[in-house]
Amino acid sequence: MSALSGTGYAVIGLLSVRSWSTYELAQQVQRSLGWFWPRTERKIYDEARRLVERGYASSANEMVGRRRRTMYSITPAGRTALAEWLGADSAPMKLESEALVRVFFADGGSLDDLLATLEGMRAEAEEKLTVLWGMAEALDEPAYEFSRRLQINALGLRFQLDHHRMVAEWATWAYEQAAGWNSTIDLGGWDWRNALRS
Amino acid sequence: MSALSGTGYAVIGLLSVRSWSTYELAQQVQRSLGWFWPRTERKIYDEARRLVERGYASSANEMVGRRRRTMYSITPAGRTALAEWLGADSAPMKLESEALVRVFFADGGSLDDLLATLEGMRAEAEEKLTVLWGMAEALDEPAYEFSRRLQINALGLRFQLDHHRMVAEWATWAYEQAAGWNSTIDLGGWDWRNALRS
DNA sequence: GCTTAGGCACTGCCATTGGCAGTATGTCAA
DNA sequence: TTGACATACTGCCAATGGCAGTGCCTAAGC
Repeated sequence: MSALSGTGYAVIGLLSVRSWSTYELAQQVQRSLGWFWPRTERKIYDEARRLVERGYASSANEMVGRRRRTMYSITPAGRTALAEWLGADSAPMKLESEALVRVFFADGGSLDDLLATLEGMRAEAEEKLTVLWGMAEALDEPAYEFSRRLQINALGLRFQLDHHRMVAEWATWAYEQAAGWNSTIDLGGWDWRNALRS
Repeated sequence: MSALSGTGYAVIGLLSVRSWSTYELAQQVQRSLGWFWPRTERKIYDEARRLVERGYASSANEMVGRRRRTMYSITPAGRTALAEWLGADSAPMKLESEALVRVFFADGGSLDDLLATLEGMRAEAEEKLTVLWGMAEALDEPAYEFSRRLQINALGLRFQLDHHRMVAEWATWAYEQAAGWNSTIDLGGWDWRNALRS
């Protein structure tokens, strides 16, 4: 009887769009939700079964040759639960970056290591941006599966574009700053006060 | 003999600055590292003990009245391990936002709910910015405990400022867009293509 | 017609994490 | 001297991450 987890509602949300097999759900959680709600595929299988237990989804076995697969669909109770959840307060946003930990403790290592970490961050952000641009273009295709939801998706897509653009710009800036230092301890006369300005 | 977790290295990093009691470590993980490496206080107690097991830290029992506390210090092996880790590749950055999940599935709920979610995101980002500005000012105080590390900290602080500023700006923009819609399904003639530009 | 690479459709397992609750002592101010 | 709040942890359990393993299906290439 305990409340559903955020992941539970995320799965209901996907089911509100259409019915999916668990495998498809797991894929979709990686591909679309993964950008702002990263969860391992593994757990989606458990979560979907839980939704059925609580009456928010129904499952049906299909056969593909001799192989069974489970298709999940949302129930009216599921739709109500989703709508209610959409009106609730959200948990604070979380950011997790091993690279930023390395930047934070950079004075325990070499300047080259710091520069490599910063360059890695820039490259990662650029890669993500390339993928996002591809997604933005795909929205234009009329055959796009979620055309009904395409417009609202633009909000989230824009968030991701802004986010990764910001990371890429910060990393480029930080690299330039650090490149002028003598070491991670002796930063020359670097003007950190100016770095925090606007 | 298995490798240390990222959290393990984060704790070694803190110990590289000075010695701490476990309670202080746990606090510090919340206050400073928490911005980009959020972990519950609880686990820090276990993690510190693990560092001792592996020889990266040493512990000493002190007495405050009749109450015992454990102080942890870094060992030379710990310093070496930290320096090595600083040269390794970082795991990809992760972002987790329940609010963005609600935006993504907003068409299952009311427009008011979407607007409330967006306003919540803006307010949260503004609050974080206020705290960060306070931290930036504290850097100016000459008595600042980490004055040796203050300069390098400016890089990370700048990241956080940029990040939360971006969130606040996006949320404000998204609110304005959504405020003009008729519902979460009927967006009027909203130009989503333009929303993805620049 | 046969092989094989890659996608589909899961399940098991276990270490790590999150999060809450609980215990007990220390300190400072009213 | 009585709270209130800070210090200093420990226990417990559900949720999560991540990897490995099983087996079937399909399409391409020889």
